[in-house]
Amino acid sequence: MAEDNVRSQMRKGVLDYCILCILSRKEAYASAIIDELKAADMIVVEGTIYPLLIRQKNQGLLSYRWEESTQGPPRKYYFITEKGRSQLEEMDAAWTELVDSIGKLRNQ
Amino acid sequence: MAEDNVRSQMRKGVLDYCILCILSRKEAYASAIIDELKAADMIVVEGTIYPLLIRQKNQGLLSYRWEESTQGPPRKYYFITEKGRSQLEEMDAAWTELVDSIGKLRNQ
DNA sequence: TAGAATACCTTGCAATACAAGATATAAAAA
DNA sequence: TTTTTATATCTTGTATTGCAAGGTATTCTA
Repeated sequence: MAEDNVRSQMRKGVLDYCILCILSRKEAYASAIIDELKAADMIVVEGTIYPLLIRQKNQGLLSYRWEESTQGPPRKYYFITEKGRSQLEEMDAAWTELVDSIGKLRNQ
Repeated sequence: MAEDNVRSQMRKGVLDYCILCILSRKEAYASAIIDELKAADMIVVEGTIYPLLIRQKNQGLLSYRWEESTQGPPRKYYFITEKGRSQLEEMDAAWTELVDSIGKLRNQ
């Protein structure tokens, strides 16, 4: 297993959380979200992001609006809903607990 | 998505790490590993653990020995290999980086 | 002798992330 | 004008993972 796979395996399961974190501050379109994730050293590709955003939208966590762009095709700006904010709070708690669990396991 | 699913989704990807953490301290058989995970609030079931241990053994990260038990059937004690310890170091680094990335995303 | 407790393992399913490729718009270059 | 480049969106197929459910085997106890 290459080092890359180690990191990519660990990313599984927290991407939903990451998306909600980003959109909790301001609306964004997919490519911009990918750029933000990269800036935080979370490498994610398009084939991962698009289905994920659609899933979260279908769950009512996100909504979106189209906006024209002078740089190319129109952009789909996603923004978080009230339900999404509740979910984010739950995820904050879950993340804290996970970090705590790993801490217990790692340091005896 | 129920609160349980939020936590279970986040657990994905760190179970390999958890197993190596536990076995880095002392050898153990599957049921004992599950008990340790439960003690750290990481709920995992047999159907998850057995295939996972077999995978890690096939990757050369673990090895095992049989030991008779007076309480029932013989136990398969797994222990970490040198390769497993290297892997654990990589996972420590990956975990630290992941926590760091989430921190960046969450706190602006 | 039957049941309970302990331990191992497998099968089939659903969900996730990724690689690869398809489609569409607008600007720039030929 | 036509082609290329850049920017966007999205889909399809695949591998992996974790889980629910069920199956097998050993030892002790009632």
